[in-house]
Amino acid sequence: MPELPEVETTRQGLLPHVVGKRIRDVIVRNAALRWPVPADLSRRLRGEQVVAIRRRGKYLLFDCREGHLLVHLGMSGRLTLVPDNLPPRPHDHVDVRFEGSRTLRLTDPRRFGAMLWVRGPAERHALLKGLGLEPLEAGFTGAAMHAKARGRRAPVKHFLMDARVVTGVGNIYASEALHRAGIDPRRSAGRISRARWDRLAASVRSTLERAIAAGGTTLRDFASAEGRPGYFQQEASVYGREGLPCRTCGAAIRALRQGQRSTFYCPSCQR
DNA sequence: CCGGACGCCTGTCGGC
DNA sequence: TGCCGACAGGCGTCCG
Repeated sequence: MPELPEVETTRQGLLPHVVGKRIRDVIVRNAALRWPVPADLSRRLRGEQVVAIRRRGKYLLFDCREGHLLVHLGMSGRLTLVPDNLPPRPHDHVDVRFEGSRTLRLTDPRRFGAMLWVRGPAERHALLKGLGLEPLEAGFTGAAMHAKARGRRAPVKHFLMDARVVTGVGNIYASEALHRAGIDPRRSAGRISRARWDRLAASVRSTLERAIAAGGTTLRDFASAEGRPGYFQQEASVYGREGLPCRTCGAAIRALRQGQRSTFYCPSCQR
């Protein structure tokens, strides 16, 4: 589920309530996530103060004095702030209890998410080391993408979703950005001109920014830290709109499968 | 190195 | 009504 805009929405919702706060306790109800939640997580976190919350791609980093709490939301993960006394429901796997009466609760039905403790520089952690460009930072340009795509025969949609190239773009926003840029998702990444990469990089950026402004996309279970859904799905141009008219040209939106994932596009606007 | 498929896990939905 | 397969926002790993 959560792509960059949902993770960023979560981060922004947590900032005012978590930064500067001290952790009282951690309760792990189910450690069986994508990787096991470390058995000593509670011991590591107790008494730590969260000094900042950063995002790298779809990862969240809670910076503490002695290390970093690394969180990934997988397909169905959610981080919400709840009152201390709210009873856990099924799939509520971890509670991080802060001073005061707030608890940060990780909910994740499919358990593809992760919660890990990182010592030392977070960017050297195995999961973060190989990540590519941050699409909302200055280095993400058409020129950079054009250079990375040289010689690559993979479909551009797949290329956009490759975290080693650019991080944070998932299945929804790849389809949306390609529609905005007027590019066929099946086209080989290496056969896209520099001018079109300029357009596509700008589209990726503006699509993600608009989604963040809308509070992300809620298809089924995403909610912000405060428990509010996102509204970007109402603005979607192609995702989930098979058979409906393209908002630009009126042609029927089509769906296809690319490597086990569904892709939506307009056969008339996207070439 | 590259590209594609698989598997992890649970819930939901559509068709028969 | 019940069962079964397909599919869902991700991504590390394996294979050719």
